Amino acid sequence: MSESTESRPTEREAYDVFATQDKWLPVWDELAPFRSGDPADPRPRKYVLDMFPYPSGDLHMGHAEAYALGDVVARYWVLRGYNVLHPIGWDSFGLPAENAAITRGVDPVEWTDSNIAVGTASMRRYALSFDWDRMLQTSDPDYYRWNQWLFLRLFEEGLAYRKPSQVNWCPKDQTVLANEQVVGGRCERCDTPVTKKKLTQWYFRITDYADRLLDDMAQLEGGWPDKVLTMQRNWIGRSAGADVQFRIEQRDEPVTIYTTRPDTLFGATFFVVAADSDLAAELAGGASDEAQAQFATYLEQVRQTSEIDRMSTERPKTGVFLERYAINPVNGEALPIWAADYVLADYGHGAIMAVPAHDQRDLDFAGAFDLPVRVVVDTGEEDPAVTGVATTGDGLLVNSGPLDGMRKEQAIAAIVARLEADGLGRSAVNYRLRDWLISRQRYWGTPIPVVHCPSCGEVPVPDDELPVRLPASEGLDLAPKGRSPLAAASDWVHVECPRCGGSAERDTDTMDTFVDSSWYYLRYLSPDLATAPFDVERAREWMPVDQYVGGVTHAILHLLYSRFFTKVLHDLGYVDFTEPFTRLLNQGMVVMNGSAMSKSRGNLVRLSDELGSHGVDAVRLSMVFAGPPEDDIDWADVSPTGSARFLARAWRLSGDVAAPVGADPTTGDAGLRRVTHRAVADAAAAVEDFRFNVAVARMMELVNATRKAVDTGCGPADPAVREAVEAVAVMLSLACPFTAEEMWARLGHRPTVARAAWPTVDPALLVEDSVTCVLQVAGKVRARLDVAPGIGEDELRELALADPAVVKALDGRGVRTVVVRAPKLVNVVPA
RNA sequence: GUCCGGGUGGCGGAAUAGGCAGACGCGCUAGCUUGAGGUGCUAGUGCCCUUUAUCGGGCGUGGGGGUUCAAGUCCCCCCUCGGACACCA
Repeated sequence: MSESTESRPTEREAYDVFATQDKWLPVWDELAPFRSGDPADPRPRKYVLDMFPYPSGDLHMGHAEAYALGDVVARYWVLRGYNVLHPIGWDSFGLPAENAAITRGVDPVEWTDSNIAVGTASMRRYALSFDWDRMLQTSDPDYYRWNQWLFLRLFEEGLAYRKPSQVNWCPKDQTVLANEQVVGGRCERCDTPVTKKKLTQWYFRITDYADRLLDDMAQLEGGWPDKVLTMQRNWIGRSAGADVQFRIEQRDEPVTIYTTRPDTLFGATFFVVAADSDLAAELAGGASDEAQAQFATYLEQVRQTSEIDRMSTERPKTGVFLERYAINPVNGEALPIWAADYVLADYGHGAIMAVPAHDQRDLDFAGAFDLPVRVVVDTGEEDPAVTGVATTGDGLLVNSGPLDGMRKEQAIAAIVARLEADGLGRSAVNYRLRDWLISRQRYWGTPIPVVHCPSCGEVPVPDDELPVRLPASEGLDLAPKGRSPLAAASDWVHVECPRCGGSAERDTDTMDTFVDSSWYYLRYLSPDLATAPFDVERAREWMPVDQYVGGVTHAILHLLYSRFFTKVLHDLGYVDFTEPFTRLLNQGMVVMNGSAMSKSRGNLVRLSDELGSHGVDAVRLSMVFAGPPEDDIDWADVSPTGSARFLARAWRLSGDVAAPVGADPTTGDAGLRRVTHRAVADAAAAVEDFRFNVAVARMMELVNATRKAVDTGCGPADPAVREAVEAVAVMLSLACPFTAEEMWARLGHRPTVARAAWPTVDPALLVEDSVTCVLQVAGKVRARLDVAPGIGEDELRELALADPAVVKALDGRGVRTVVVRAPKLVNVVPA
């Protein structure tokens, strides 16, 4: 092969991608251009954050995309003269390590550490601009001790508490799941249908922050994708309505219901309680034996129903009559009380008034059990009892006593005022958001720093005894069996009560790993600090994060929890801001032939293979150029060889430059200079707007124009060529650091291009010396004219009307109007 | 069902503020280079009609209507694809 190369002396110099990679990596290690720790650094600060990965071993295509995009942003701000903090770490607690331990008997610590070593090496090879000095991992006791410390602060504030409740249970993983981790009725992690189980668990009181989590989104408007804000809003699900008290026959205490439509109170024809609520059981207790038996059967049936079946839309309404009656407070009517599973025990008060005419679910239920339907809002639509479609719009109140003739909003205000005056109700707000369940019955997580003492109850572990370290996994059976494996480490479990000194037991649950990731961005600021989770002063300097980059998969969970933690820390006085992430970019996924890559589907593309055949820069460039960053990339549609071809073309230019270093560009070819400065300005605007693919297109245009200038224009010795190629090198360094560095060196500069300055744009060169003016007749382009950019309207009108093509298109017709938009366009409208 | 996004060549995608639709790239075609292949270089490439090329003309951003001198862009209706939520009273 080398023989044939020698036999062809005309062969152009070949760009050796892999030699270039080997050449520059050690140089960068030496220079550490992205170290950001110097407090005396006078540059303005920017915090660019990539979501940290789970250490699953080698990086995959998804990582390659996400980190390539984040790197463009981070490197761009460095070139713009900012002191950029761009850290990375490892979200290293979680199930895969534990599963590896169970199936292969390896120590989770060793498994995790070796994966981190592989992953870190892989990131370095991928030339990411991280500040390696700040790397952290959440499974490190020096990290998780601060999870425990933060837990204790929440505990002190009453924001961490334990309660028994029906929880989501994954029968396969044998652990509880937060609501957020149940996706379509299945375990987010293993896809097993989720069941319910009654357990006493730790919660964080995130519902206390529901309003602020909602209202503070105003700060994020414009900085976060609307889609994510909408998803968070829906998740929190604030609804405004009223609580209304109903007296129950043969019961002393009234029952409160929640409704968003108190205006329809006169339309209530029955009453429903959640079948699995305590209230249902109690009410059933007062019914006949037959009804009690029916209720018991029904309740059993409801408990058997899986989450997935529950969620099926087409499911017919079911329920049983409890032979009891609730009294409508506004008209004294006795409403039959039913138990049904379409009413949820843990939303509102677990009981509702049913207004079938104006609520579809109530109407469906009424239809199934032949219950009456009474219209109380005349919307002009057909009778719901006939159509089977509930009317929910605005209209005039009827059959509603004092409310008759009012419109919806007016009626709501009137009835709420009246209920309040009578002490029977008040306006109320409800949320879909539930408290955050953080207990997990697993080994590989942060131990909850609480001791259970028979005489003192829940006793927090004192701060100076942190961290509560995980016991060694050796000798423990980690296989899931419904309670934490930690419970089997009896030496570890049995401790003295920190308060009374009596014998007590540690809490054996570990924390949800989302706790770890809710504040890691703060730990990066002072990763080695031994006295606090983070340095308050550093946080004042660097936070909030200017740019967060990560997958939309975390649109709800991680971002909501991080926002919650930030607000708690704010209230405790540790930070002076209320939102952690100012701007958010959600990149899409990398798929193959239209579907997510997976081994079983057989469409897995290995990153290491792609890097091996095309080189790091070509893969990174392909990721950045493929399309808008938030869209999915189908790897089948991208051409890494095309990227490699472009890089070789750019690289070749750096060998053609004949003007010396420092040659005065202002003496160079004005045409090429205009192209250069236009490209630099456009690329900058595109990067700042996340239109990275467009920025790359501008770089390609500049390369093409420079090639042309060298070959058939001003020639290689023109200083404008040097200016252009230097601009290419600097801009290219955002996505293709190896090629850019090599070009920079061939241009006669010292490393590293990563710390060069983004080229300064001369505004004078952004003004074209002539503009193509489009001449239209009746809106159709008939001619083009080169005109001076400053041409006057009148002059341009004259020119246009005199143009032969315009005259021809007018075809003798007169002119009605002429629209002149100098210097770009003239539209002649014929009579 | 509800709420969000989308629909532009063979493909990925461009298109400040309503002003040349299809930048840039992939692919493809032809030519040069090559022993051959790839690479590289040059030219072409929305569709249709017309013409020996030329010159020219028409149509075109999911469909239909509207506003405007001018619409991918604004308004109304419809179709369609994707995502999120999914009995939250």
